[in-house]
Amino acid sequence: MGRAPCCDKDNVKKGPWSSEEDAKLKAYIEQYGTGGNWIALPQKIGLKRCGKSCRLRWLNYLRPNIKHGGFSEEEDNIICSLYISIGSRWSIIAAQLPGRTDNDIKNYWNTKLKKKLLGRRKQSNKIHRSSSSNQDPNDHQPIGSAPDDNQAYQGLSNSALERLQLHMQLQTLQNPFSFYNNPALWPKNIHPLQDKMIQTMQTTSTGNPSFLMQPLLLNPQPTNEQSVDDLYEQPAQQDYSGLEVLGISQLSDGSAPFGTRHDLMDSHSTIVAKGNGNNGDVQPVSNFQGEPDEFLNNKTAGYAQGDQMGDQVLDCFKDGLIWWPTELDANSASSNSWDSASVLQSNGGVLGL
DNA sequence: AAAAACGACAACCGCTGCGTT
DNA sequence: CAACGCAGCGGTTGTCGTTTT
Repeated sequence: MGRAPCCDKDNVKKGPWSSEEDAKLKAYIEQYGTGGNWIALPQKIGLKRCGKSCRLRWLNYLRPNIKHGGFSEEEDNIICSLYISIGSRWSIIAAQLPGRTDNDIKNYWNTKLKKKLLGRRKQSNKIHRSSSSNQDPNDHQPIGSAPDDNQAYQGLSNSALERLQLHMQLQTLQNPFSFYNNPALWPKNIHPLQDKMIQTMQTTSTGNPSFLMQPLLLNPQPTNEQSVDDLYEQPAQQDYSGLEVLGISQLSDGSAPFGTRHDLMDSHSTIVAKGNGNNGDVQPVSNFQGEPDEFLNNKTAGYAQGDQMGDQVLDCFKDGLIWWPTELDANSASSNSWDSASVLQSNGGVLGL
C-alpha cells in the first residue's frame, strides 16, 4: 500500500528559497514555533512550500546559531574520527559539533574533507602507477583470482572503503613504531580474496607510505619452495564460530624482503579475527566473499558455505571496527580499541590534516 | 571569448522508525 | 495489531559560480 504524498506537489514551489520566504518562515517559527507539525506549517503562513522543505530550510539555514563553512581543524578531526567509527551517520556527527547541521557536514565531507584525506594518496598512486606501468589499473589481476571475482569486487562500497582506508591511516599514525615497521614479522600468506579487496582499495588509495596497517595474521609462513598457488590452495575450511573480528589489516609495500611474492603485492589487507574457541590465535577471515558493507551491516550472505561467522563476530563490525593497537596481546588490546568516544577523547591533530 | 569541466552548496526524494489512532 | 501520519535521516540531484581548456 502506497503512502499519500506529504503535500500537493503540483501546488508546491521548488528550488531556492527567496529572502521573502525565509523571512516569513523565520518570523513565524520564532514567534509561534513549529507547532509540532511541519506539514501544516506552510499553509498557516501562506508559503507554497512542502512542509519537509520548510523544516529543512529552518534546520539547515534559518535556525539561530547555525555556522556555515570555516570548519576548524578540530572539527575536521572530529568528523573524520566519527566517520571512520560510525560511518555516514551525519546526524550523530552533527550532534558533536554545535552549530553544524548534518547536511552541512555531509556536504563538507563529500566535497572537501574526503578529498583532503584520500585525494593525496589517489594522486600519488596515480603517479606511481604511470611511472611503473601503462597497465590499466582495472586490468590488474590478483594472483590466483578469476576475472569474474575481480569484477564482482569492483562493486565495493565507497563508504566502506573510505572507512577502512581511514582506519588504516589513523592506526598507523597512532602507532608509528608498530608491527609493520618490522618487515621480518610480516606474513606472506594472503588469500586471493584479500588480494581483491586490496586491488579495489588501491584504485582509490595510497602510494602514501603512511597508508599502512599492522597485519594481524598468524598463518603459516610460506617457505621459499612454496609457490603462490600452493599457498592459495590451502583449504578455507576454518571454523570461525566464536571469533571476534578485529578489523582489516594491511601490509605495505616498501623495502620488505618479500621476494617475488612481495613484488606482486603492493599492499595487502584482510579481515582478521581473534579466536576464542579454536586456538586463540588471530587469523584471517579469508573466505569472506562479500563487501565490507555487508560485514558492517551484519549480513552473512557474502560468506562461502562452510563459514560459521557468528553474531558475535558481526556485532563487532556493526558497532564499528575495533582495532588492536600494536601487538597481539588480546588483553591489552581490548583496553585500547577505540570507538567514537575514545576517538573524541584522543588528542587532536592525530590525522595530520 | 566561449565552452566544458569542476566544485560547492542547497534542496529534494524516498525510506525508516516511531507515535498515534 | 494494523494502518496511518509525521519527523528525521541519508543519498542523490539541481543549481550556480569558478576554473580550465
